[in-house]
Amino acid sequence: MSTTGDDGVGPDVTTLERTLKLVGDRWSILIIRAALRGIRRFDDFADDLGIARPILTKRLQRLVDGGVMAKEPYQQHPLRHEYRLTPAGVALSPALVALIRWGEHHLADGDSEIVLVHAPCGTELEQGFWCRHCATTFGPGAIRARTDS
Amino acid sequence: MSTTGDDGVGPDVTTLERTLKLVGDRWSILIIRAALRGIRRFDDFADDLGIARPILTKRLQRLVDGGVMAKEPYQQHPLRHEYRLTPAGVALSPALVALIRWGEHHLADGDSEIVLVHAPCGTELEQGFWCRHCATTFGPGAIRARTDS
DNA sequence: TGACTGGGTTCTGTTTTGGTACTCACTGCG
DNA sequence: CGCAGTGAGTACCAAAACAGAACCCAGTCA
Repeated sequence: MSTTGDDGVGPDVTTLERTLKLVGDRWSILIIRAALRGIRRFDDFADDLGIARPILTKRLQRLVDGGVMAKEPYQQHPLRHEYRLTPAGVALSPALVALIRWGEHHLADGDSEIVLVHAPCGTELEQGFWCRHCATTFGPGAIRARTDS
Repeated sequence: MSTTGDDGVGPDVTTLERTLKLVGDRWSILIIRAALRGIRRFDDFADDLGIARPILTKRLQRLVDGGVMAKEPYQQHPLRHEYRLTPAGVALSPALVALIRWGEHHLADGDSEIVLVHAPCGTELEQGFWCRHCATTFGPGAIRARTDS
């Protein structure tokens, strides 16, 4: 058996595992959610999330390295940076939304259930999978994986 | 406490945080994916994932406590259990699929890109959010959160 | 000049991981 | 009957990740 302990070019490490390595922890996803809400600055993240600074530093670096966020200067004189989501980062929102929705449906404390709705009409959104060709939504049972080598 | 083994330490932890506490780690999601592929038995999980037994034990227990999986005996004489996803566990698949898709699109190593398709027609699936009322898909920008207290 | 602010880094514990090795209950075999 | 084999864990231990307090540094403002 492989006993792979390496984190580099994993031989049979799945992409999913790399994805989880990048965003599969408590803070990263919270950071991404905060970023989707418009938060950009280091201290604002720290303040909003209640995360310890050193961990925030590491998480932001990991996300920058992973291409999820970008660090850009927003002023020169006292050089200051801001962190914003890249398009790849924004593309994580379906996963984020799916997790939020799942939690609200299955882990709700009954206290304050949050429902995500389509802003223009206020209807609760659905997230079944969509096939453009068949113009239909479908469940996980109708998914197949195709490998494009 | 007969219900979920929550450790009651959360001051006002968001539901998302609880969700991440439950499934937001490398192994839990891999276990759920394996379960979606039909794996049921302790040793099959261990073998399929290459996870150490004690960790598998802990993860499975956490998932059982969280209502994602259920542990049921499948034979009595040498008492043996199997772990299977509850409906709540199956409901995690959109999140799982979103993560897999994101990874394949943005973290692909070019080596073997996996594309998830609609089984009946083979078209790559989409996962934008769907509004039944407006009969349209839309992006994260059109999502609003409504609090039902 | 000295205080202040944004954006970190260093240096400590503590918690969580992951692993090896062991146990326990049961079965089938000779 | 005793013994190897299997499924499902525990006990314990090292290593990594996490969390926090304190500190640093560059630049600006008064």
